[in-house]
Amino acid sequence: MPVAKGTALDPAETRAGIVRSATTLLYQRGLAGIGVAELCTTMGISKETLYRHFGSKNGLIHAVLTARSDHVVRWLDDAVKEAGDDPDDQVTAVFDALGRWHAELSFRGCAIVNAATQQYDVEIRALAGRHLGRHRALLTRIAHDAGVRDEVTVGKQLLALLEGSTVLASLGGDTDAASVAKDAAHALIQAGR
Amino acid sequence: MPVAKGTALDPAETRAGIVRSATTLLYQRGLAGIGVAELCTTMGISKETLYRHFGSKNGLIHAVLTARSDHVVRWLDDAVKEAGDDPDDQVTAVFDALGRWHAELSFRGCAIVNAATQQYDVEIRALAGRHLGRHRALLTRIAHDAGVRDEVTVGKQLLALLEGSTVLASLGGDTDAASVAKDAAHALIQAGR
DNA sequence: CCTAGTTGGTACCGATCGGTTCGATGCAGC
DNA sequence: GCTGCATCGAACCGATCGGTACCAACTAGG
Repeated sequence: MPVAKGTALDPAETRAGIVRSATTLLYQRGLAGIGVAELCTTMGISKETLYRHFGSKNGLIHAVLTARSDHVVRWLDDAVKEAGDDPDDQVTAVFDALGRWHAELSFRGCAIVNAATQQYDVEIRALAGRHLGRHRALLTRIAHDAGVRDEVTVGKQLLALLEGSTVLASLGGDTDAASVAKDAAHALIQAGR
Repeated sequence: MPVAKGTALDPAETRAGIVRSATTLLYQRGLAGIGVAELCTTMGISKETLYRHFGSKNGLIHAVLTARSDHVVRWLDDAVKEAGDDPDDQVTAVFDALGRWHAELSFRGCAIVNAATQQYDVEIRALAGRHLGRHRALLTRIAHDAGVRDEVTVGKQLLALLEGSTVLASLGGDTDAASVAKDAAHALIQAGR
């Protein structure tokens, strides 16, 4: 969303708009696949504005990934909440939401995992680790509510299915990866009770 | 392994040596994380030699990834063969080998999946798809031998566990990701019979 | 010993990279 | 209307990028 010349005088809003636009561009093209110049012209802002708000390209990337992690976690949380109180329904909701995401034309895998893979950067890797930890916490909680004996292990297994099916959908061409993972998740919970 | 000045006159051997050295460097630093100049000086070859053998940096990358895919597939096949004829033992062997790989200091995730993530390139993505397909074929065959009803689905599930646990070990800090995935694999096979 | 082929080293090319600076433009509040 | 702040557009910087050209050194085969 380009910002007109002198119309937006709220810096916070400008910053939020940049994060929103840059998220898409960096996701589609990769962190190193688009330069700062093209990034700015496409977003309709000047380089000076970008560097005043984020200090560096890495600063922008960090802001984008942090916001992205919050967004994805909220998205999964909402899907779980809509599913009600039954843990089995919650598992179904998680992997059905995953499947809808995988089916999007613009799907290119998890933006945060991709970022950590693209750029060897301690901060980004730590952010990715926290991101995976947040997913694991949700899945572990669901496993606990489902009454499995070892919810920590089952939580890790569900997370492996979630991330693995995302890789398969992104690179392996498996259009039903999430559905297959969903069945596996239910089977693992059943076996773990 | 640097090649002495005029000692190796076998072009095929030179090429193979370059592929071997470049595999490590590109894996550790990322495809875009090391330039051609540094690549050549570190390997002890000249840029002219590199470009005569591979035509471009992308040509080198393609050669490296192709060889890497063959190497990894052979590595897993050997692990399975050593495990004998019992499919359950073969599953154990696959995920135990995976765990030993995850524990290596230089482990940074699957080089081929990483490459496809780092560089949006149709050829590399296709190569990654074929690579995942080869793994899936092995796991589907094991699932079939294990007597599951739907070996195609179980094969996909085992592959998701394999790739997912690799992501968790690389970015999530899960040192026992492969072990946890191994238990899940056995449970899924048992549930699928 | 001589020729043909392979190599390392180096200088060089244009393009692009991330990042800085400066002047012009326009909105908000006084 | 004036002032201060946020912004755009463009010029500019040094560094690095992938890729090319040329040459001296070397080995293998005749």
